[in-house]
Amino acid sequence: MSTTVRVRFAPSPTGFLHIGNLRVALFDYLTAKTLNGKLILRIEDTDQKREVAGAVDSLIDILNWAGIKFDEGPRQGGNYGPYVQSQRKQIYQEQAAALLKKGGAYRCFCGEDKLKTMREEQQAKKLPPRYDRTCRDLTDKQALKKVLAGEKFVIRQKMPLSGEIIVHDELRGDIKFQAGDLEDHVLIKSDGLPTYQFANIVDDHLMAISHVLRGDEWLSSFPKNVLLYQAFNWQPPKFIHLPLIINKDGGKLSKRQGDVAVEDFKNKGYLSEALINFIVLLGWHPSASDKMPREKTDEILSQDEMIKYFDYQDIGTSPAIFDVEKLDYFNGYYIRQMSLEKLSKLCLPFLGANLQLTSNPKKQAEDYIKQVVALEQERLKRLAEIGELTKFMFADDLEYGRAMLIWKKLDFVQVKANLQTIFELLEKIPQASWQGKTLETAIMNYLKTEGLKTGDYLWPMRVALTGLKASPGPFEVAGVLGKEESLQRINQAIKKLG
RNA sequence: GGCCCUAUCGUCUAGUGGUUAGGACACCAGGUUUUCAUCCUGGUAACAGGGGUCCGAUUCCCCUUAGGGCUGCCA
Repeated sequence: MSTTVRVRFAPSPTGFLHIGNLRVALFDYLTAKTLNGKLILRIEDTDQKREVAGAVDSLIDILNWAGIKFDEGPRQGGNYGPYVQSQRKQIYQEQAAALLKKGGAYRCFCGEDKLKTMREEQQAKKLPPRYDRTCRDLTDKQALKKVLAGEKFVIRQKMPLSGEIIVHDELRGDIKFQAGDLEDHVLIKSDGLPTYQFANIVDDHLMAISHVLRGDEWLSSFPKNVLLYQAFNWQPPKFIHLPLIINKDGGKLSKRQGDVAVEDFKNKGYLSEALINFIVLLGWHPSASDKMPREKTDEILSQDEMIKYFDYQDIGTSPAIFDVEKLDYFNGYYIRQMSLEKLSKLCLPFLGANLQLTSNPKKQAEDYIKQVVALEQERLKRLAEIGELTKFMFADDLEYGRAMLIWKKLDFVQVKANLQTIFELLEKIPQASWQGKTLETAIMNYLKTEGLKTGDYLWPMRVALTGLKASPGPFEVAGVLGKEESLQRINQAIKKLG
């Protein structure tokens, strides 16, 4: 009997989607896709203190942006709902009661203050900080009496006191733990809500999840999780613990060390294709698949290719450092591949300030913007750079020092003469055929027949048109700028030279 | 401190009991070129250390070292 593959992504709505979580979601998605399974979104919002308003919506939106679509979840529903844990309180209560009855858990009346001092004392004595199991041996009668008296309590999982627990991770194989090292951790908090450890396992079972992918920070609670499945007499899913993504210094990728929120990457102008392509390579590589053609040496992967080559068993186990330079490469690549239509639209939000630079309506028109974006397409690494890169195409006056106009060993007089030549050549070109290519042919032909050096003329021309040391070529720029403005800019440069 | 995980170029990684240890990013050099970018060609660069096992270990085992995670009524 083959069981249906069901994979879930279960984030906490604590404000933003962490880049590491995006990778978990991606691997969830790929696992579901490659195994013909379903992808489920479940919101784990059992910690009310950390909850952030609107976080669920932004979470789903950004996941959509990244191209990860769910089969079941809070928005689309499904047969295993509700998909938000705060709406499942009843379920956890019932399951906890059942576990209590089975003897797999017990009520604990020790207050938080008591636990805190207990921990401090243990640490002072260099003992492992652990709950001392005071309430574990309370009889049902004693416990009930306290409940009736209105005492607050939590429900703790009853761990075996000794023995070996062997758990199986799909990537690492068997991992051994001593039961004696395990704590009777809290399943139900005194506010009646479950902890992650409880809700997560209950939901995975009730939602018939077959594969659990999660960060390997969960490895240490893995034996407790397995024990809980055993206590319920449930069949555990397959567990795949993903290695962490770390920063350049080898530490945890946290908010302080730059951007970890997927939103931030989006706002800086990273394309979802690039981000996904980069991130899928953190811990997995297509060359591990025998399905990948041998002649493929690059790492550019479409979503279809990822699905074709992906196998969760090929995921590595060592942590990966997040290297933004490689991300930038992918982003530049995908920007270059993109249609101008699409790119121009994506760039628009980053061009607002430039449009303020001019009062010329022609320069604010959609068509002009598109041509300007085309000028920089092969140079763009992040969409947000488009503003700085294209200022010169919007400004009515350029600011630059006249020394910049000088090419190599030429002097001011020569450069001025050369610019005048260029001016005269351009002046002759009719408005109607004013295009980058035409200009190029005209000027290059002239320089060639006269036996002149291109740099002597083209460098000053380009600087006159852009005011920049580095920019697109003079012909393309002039083509987009139009005859009138091009001539005006060259004239300005000539004046600068005295 | 205890428990657990991890270890191939700077980074992401492929790989095998016998390989010139492969690719990608970055870097360097050259070419194309008016600059920058793109593009093309080439190059530098790695099996953490020590013990085993074995005819032979980067690969298997152990130890050390280093890094990371957990050790919450957070997830």
